[in-house]
Amino acid sequence: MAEGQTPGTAGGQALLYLTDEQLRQGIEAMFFAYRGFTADPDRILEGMSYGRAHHRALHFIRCAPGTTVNNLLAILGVTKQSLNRVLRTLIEDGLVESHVGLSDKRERHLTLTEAGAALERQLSDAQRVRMRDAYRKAGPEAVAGFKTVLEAMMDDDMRQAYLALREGR
Amino acid sequence: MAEGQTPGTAGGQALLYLTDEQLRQGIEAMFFAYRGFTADPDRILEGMSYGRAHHRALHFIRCAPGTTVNNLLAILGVTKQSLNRVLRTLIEDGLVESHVGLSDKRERHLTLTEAGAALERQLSDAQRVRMRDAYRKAGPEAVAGFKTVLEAMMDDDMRQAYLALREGR
DNA sequence: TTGGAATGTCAACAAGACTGACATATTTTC
DNA sequence: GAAAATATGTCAGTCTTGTTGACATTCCAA
Repeated sequence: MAEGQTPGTAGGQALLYLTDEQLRQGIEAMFFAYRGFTADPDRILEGMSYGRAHHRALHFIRCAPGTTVNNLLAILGVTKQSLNRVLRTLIEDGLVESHVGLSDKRERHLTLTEAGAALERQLSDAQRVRMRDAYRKAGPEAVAGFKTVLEAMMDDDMRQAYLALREGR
Repeated sequence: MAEGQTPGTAGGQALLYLTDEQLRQGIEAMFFAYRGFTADPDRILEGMSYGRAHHRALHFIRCAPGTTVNNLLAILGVTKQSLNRVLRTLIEDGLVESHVGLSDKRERHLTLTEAGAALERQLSDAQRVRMRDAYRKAGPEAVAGFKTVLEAMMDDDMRQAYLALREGR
């Protein structure tokens, strides 16, 4: 993995997109784009006593209503202590409801209340506006490529979680 | 911005990629992919007394050797106090050098030392391995689309910073 | 010479992640 | 039925990385 390497020149051409400089560009694009990606919901949340972690919890509870704490833990990739702090405030504030499981009473099933769904909608609307504008500017073929690369960039277990969510719709 | 809306049906078809569900999928893809994106350098850094903030500083100093603190501040989008803490440890540990400016002696120009360049290389190699694999799996057209969408997703000032970096190569 | 810009530093604080230890209820397994 | 494993919650402490506010220093420029 030497600096300035030009991989794949054996094929002749068309692998220019794999040069170190091109890859660096992609790395920087991810960095700057992720900032934009989170900026709008962050702006809404500042001033409320919530942060990005609350947004994520709301998002995935909305996606999979009735999901268990353990499942959410796996999707978010944080510790239960960390998630618990977030969930506790959301439940106290009446944005999320926690119900004891029917078949397995150890489990808690999480759902959004009206108020929780309203906040989630506000946040995801803001985020979608930016995504929609970006998608519209870029066009459908670029969007397809965008998703292909992102999916290839995920860890295996995260890709499984991602694909599982898609199936659930 | 109602839930379940199907935008752009006026055109007839081909705007399916702009539905709320498609946009949600993109949002989740960004979330999961960013985790993968940062996972490898994070693994290297844990155990050292450094974190993601140090990685970012090293990355952009390598990109633009001799850059000033203020310039770095603008690129990273943090406060000078936050950056200063990171830079101080990097300078103390001999990974970064800070030189008083020649024309303007208020400015500090930042460069990597040998050791700093070595760590930067180690981190960016790890990150590039994942990017390269993803790019290779996805193919050149997908990569082009990927970059187009990411660029469209940035805030205006971040896009300018991103494009300025590209020109500098 | 004075005002403003660039930088650095101190102190305090908050979000959000972590670990480790422990409690409780419930289910599963032997 | 007892023991082990599972799901969850909680307490306490730590770390990284961000924030604000205040203040000092150095230097350029009007």
